[in-house]
Amino acid sequence: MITDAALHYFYETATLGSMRLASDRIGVAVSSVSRQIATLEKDLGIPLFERGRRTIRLTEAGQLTYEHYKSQMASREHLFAQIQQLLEVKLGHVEVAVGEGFLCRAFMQLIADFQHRHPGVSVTIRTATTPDAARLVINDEAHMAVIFTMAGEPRLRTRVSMAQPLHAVCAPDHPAARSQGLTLADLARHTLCLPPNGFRIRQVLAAAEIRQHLRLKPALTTDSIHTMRAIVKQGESITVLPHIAIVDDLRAGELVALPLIGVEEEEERIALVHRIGRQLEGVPARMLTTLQGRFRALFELDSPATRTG
Amino acid sequence: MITDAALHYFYETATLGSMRLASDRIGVAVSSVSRQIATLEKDLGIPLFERGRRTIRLTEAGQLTYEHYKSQMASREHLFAQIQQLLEVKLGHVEVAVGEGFLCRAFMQLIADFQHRHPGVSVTIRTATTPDAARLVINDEAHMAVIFTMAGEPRLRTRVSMAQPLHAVCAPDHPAARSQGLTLADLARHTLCLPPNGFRIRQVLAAAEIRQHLRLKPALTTDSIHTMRAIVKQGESITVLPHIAIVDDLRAGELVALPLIGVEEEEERIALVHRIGRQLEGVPARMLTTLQGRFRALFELDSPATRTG
DNA sequence: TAAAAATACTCCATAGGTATTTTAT
DNA sequence: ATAAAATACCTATGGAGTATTTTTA
Repeated sequence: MITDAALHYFYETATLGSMRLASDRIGVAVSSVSRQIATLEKDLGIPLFERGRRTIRLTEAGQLTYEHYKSQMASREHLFAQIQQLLEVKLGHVEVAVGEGFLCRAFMQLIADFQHRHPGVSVTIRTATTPDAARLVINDEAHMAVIFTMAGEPRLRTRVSMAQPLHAVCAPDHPAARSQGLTLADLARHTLCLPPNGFRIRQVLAAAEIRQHLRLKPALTTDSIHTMRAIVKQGESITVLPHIAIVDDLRAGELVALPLIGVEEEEERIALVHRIGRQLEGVPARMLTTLQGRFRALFELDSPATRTG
Repeated sequence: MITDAALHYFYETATLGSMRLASDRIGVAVSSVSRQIATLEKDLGIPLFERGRRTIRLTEAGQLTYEHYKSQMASREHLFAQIQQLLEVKLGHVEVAVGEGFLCRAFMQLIADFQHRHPGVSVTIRTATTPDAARLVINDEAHMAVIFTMAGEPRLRTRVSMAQPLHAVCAPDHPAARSQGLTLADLARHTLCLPPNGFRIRQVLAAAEIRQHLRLKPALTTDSIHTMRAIVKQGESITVLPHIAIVDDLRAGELVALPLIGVEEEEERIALVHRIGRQLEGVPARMLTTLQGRFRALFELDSPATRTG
């Protein structure tokens, strides 16, 4: 067995030029140095020093071994440096899953700030439906997620949550824009643009549809929140989205949000979650803390929830 | 202290996915694996596995350490491969010092053959005066040398030697070319081209000069055997060289060699030497054996020592 | 002859084994 | 409840120290 200590003793001996000096430097008896080098040579099957002389001298194999040990040490130092950076949150990686249109401007600003405070840290943001994002977190493919709360999922721990109502959304000049709210029946009468069935938005609507024996038939289905907003801005269609997904459009007066009458009891909550039992450290821990601390500020209903524009 | 075994146990555990499997593979109890990994984590100051789960998973630090160990092992394998090549004389280096014009065609052919038989082996040939070449060998700056024998040097061991008389050398149309030999007095009367004082050739001549109360005054002094031969071929000058340095010229009829009368008792010997007490291995050992075996063939007086052409 | 390295012998630190407890699924 | 990992305790291997011999310059 070629041990680290043997290589170390050999290295010091080769560097200092004698076993005596090496033993002084290492703080070990010369006999140990001699024995370790002897076993090292036996294990390698080749002499490392030219014996039979006062002043030791490396053989070819000795030179190769010497270089090998130097590179080993360099590699080890590099590892230590990297670990030090991990400990100082200067290096690392975090994967955050974000569900259904929660990737608002404020959120992206937070990520940018985080990266600015921690240069060298890489961040991956994956957008997915709420169920997919939950799966990513449960499978440890993402450290955490910002998604709608999922009542029936015991493997997720919610760190912070807040109300995030769904609204019917239309253009300011849409006929429905002047109403005080829309029922499911109202929705069914308009041209609809909705996300696909996997989306939590559709799951919430589906529950209400079943209760009210109605069936919504979207004219356009897309998994792109951006597309939904763009379609609705053209004036023809109505969609259903959480407040945060359209907060910028509401401020700019480009869209109007109307309460969904009859789906109120399903009031949705947006939550920061991670897998239960997984203790995050380093960069992911820092990211979790940061998100938790700024969560309310990020997703606050900082403008009236109802008709705006 | 971060031991190799700890890294090994950690590596197998990470590769196989559990300490149990790793302990089976390594042939050691699980408790040892657990303990080694625990101490490794303590020494590094950072967890390598995410604990608190059935199936182990590497942390960031764990991934870095994993890569580190892989590269360590690759480097070690490389070292072993190199050492194996050394043992098989497929890799290595040898430095040979060659004195005063012994770098004949046959010698260079031998080196070329050697390198062809041992691809990957590097050979350095240094030409020097006999005293300088001896110094290189004594200081272990060259593994061996082909030089004139040096009686007063106990640190050199002669492996093989043979007579290598010095001749007066001139062009075939030189006035002295028809004589049966030249005395020192004859030499002194001609235009001479000789090596500098450091050369053994000059030392031999100097001894005779002192005995005979003569003083040779070379018209041209050069440390280049090649230059000496070229000058002499122009017809004006005479030089003094060992037989081997001009063997090709004698065969080609471009030069004539004449016995040196009155310096006979100084008959010179060419020798293959190495430092006493230095045991050569691998490539140098192989080179020594090769040179020793072919020495006589290399430097044989395969053409008449006297007048030729 | 002196200095360095190798060897012989003893001791102890620590790695490994067995048994048990803890923990996550 | 089960399987994996951590912990406790004991044993034994092997590395380090002291003393001595060998070897080179």
